Amino acid sequence: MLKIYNTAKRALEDFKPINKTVKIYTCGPTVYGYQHIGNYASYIYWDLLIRTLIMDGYKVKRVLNFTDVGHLTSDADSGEDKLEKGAAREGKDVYEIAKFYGDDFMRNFKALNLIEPEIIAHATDYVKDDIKAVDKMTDGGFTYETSDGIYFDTSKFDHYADFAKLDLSGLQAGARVGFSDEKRQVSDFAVWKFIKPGEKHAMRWDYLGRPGYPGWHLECSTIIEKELGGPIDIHTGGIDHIPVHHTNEIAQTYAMTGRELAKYWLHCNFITIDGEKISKSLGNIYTLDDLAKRGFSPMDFKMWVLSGHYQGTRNFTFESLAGAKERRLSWRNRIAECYQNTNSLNNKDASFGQILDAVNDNLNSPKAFALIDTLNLNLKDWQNIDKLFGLNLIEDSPNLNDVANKTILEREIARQAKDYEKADQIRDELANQGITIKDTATGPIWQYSK
RNA sequence: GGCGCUUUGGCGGAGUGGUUACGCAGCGGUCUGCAAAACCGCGUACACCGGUUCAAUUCCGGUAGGCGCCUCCA
Repeated sequence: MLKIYNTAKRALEDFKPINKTVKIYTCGPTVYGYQHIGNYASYIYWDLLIRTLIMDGYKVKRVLNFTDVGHLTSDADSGEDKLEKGAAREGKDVYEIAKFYGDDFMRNFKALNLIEPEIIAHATDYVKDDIKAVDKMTDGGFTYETSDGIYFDTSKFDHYADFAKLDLSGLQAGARVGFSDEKRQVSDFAVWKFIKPGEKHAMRWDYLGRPGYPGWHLECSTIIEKELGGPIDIHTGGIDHIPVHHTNEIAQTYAMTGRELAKYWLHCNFITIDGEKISKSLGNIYTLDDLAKRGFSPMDFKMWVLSGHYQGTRNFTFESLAGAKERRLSWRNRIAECYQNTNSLNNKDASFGQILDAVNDNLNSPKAFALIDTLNLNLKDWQNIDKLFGLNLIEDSPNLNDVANKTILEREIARQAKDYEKADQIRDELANQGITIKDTATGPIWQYSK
């Protein structure tokens, strides 16, 4: 039985699916630039959720969105758009930019061996649905028009503040000057933005007889209704989405359908790098390619991510990443041990159940990892561990018995004859092939050197 | 100002009202042609103050520190 922490209730709950197929939505990347390791950490956590559900016997249908509609930058009042900015920088049009970074994201997604969602939804494919959604919300009296767009009137939704436990009066007091202009409440947000004459915006759609584009929060509500049909079982995202994005999604879906959006909400915490948030201004952004340049594979990074809990603050350092890498190598060498020890293959009391139990306890992967370290595991266990964590342990640990054993025997004969020069030469040759020979009390064995 | 997270040994990181995981790194030993591995052992970790208790790292209260979001960053 899976237990998960539901942000909506602020409590640990038993997971009970609405229907046989578990419907899941994950807020995806904004495809105007490279995703950094913090972004990928979240997808690794959600991959563990998916894999756990599968191991528990559930069928899963999952949607991941790509935010490829241009949206305004947060730090500029110029109306310049991140996607447009990227396009200008690279001399490409906005659709090429979105395609390029979307492809890069999927390349890394595969390198991390993350299970691909059943549906990847590009926001630009749902603008017609966005427009229908705005109409519906307007019909219900949830919106009002200003000079720059259609806004959601958050005072029309009684439970607006509940999800994030917002103090709306506090928001009011802390609001920045010039922030509210024509908005009725500080918390009101755009569901549709108008493009003013002369304003540059390559992505534009006609609505109400003038050009515009959908508000950022709308795509998630729209895509969920169209592709999954709410209410869905699980909605995932980063903790930064709680106060604004997810709060607004819930409000929109209520305005459109009169019911809740999702039953369980899971949020992962952020990772910091050397104790500080990941940000461009601090210059501490790493991509997976950056890690590869320093000798760490995507799987090493995944190992590091899963050695911590998704709700905890994680601090990334190369020292701790090196520890994770070593731990993974030692696991692979235990698989090598299985290949060389036929007894372990026949071990009938598989221990995997304990590991799955740990993960079913709110995705406690660090606890599961400790069990993996200490339990006596057979090859079947390792296969299940790979299914659960997707660490490619078996794939990266080929059975080298055929290659190694013959050579090892050759070396043993030389050793017995005290021809150490030849024995060492054979050992060096194998070392070049990534195989390390170790002379144990019960005879020589082979291991992976990296 | 509001919301939230967090503080465990060199680095990570679980967990528990009493016997203190686990990994990486380090040190010592056994073994060994050498090397490595393996195995054994070691370091007296639970921010601080107070309370409850026979007993607190674990519960309660407070203090201090760190971090994140509230700005279209997971």
